[in-house]
Amino acid sequence: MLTIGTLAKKTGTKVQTIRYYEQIGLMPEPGRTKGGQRRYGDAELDRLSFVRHARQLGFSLDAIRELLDLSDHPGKSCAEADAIARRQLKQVEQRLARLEALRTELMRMVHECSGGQTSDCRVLEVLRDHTECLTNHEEIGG
Amino acid sequence: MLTIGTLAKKTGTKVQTIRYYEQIGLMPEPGRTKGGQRRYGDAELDRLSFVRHARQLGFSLDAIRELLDLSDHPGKSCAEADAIARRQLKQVEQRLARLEALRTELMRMVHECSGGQTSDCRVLEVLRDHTECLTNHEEIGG
DNA sequence: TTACATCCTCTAGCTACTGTAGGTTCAAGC
DNA sequence: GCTTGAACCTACAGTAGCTAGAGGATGTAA
Repeated sequence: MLTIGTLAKKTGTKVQTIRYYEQIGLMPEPGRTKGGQRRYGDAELDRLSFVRHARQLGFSLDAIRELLDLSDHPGKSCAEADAIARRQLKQVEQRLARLEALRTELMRMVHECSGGQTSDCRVLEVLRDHTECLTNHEEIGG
Repeated sequence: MLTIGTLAKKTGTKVQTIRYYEQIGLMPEPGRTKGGQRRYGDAELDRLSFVRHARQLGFSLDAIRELLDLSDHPGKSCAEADAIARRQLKQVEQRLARLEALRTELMRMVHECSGGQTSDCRVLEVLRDHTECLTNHEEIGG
């Protein structure tokens, strides 16, 4: 039986995060000691490892909820899990494309900066005038 | 003189976002009609365009605050603006590297999925066992 | 004057946590 | 058995950067 602190260490999670996962129903309510402290077994360790790994791969908590559900039903078709992963891959690829465009623009800004006064600063100038941009970067975030 | 709605349209911003920017001090408090409605001029239009463009390039609101301050003082050295842009470029490059690693892993997951039952699903299997991963993806987010 | 689109403030919600306050429990050592 | 101190508990607030809604006021055109 593991305390919440030990489980946290084993999975590279903060204690508060584990409690948060329990609160939103991603982790089950574990057993408790007489004094009310949580105690975890191997099933919970596996489940939390799964969650953290999926988070590292950028899956949202909602997507992870679906994946956990699929994982809990070994007879179900694999197609859904595959679809979720493909969706995630697509998102990653879109973000990659956007970030690459941003990198291009930022490099251009930085390389054109001559180091004088802000009145001649290319960085500020480019920010002031979107029409100077070579790439489209309409959506915010990335 | 522009209403907040017109300003929003011209800059591709939501009305609420403009009010939010005012609230956090990124946009100045504009003049008002007798009835209390906000009215904007060209200076505000320029400023908001600057902000939105910088946001599109991924700058944080704090970074934008600094850039606006530099922009307001044309005599200052350009070095600071340059440093902010370089910092942003570095962040973008780090995120690119992370996303590329994620893409590799996700592609592997997806390509190995044979489409059977979840009990044999490679997607779920990889998520269950981090040691199968070819890349390190320790930090969460990206 | 009447519609009605747009504006106002205020508050709450989103994701995915993280931090803090103030108090309790556990386990080890004596 | 007692003490100590780390780890635990709940509850709430805060983070970034918005976004949405309620409930009411204003502006403008017909």
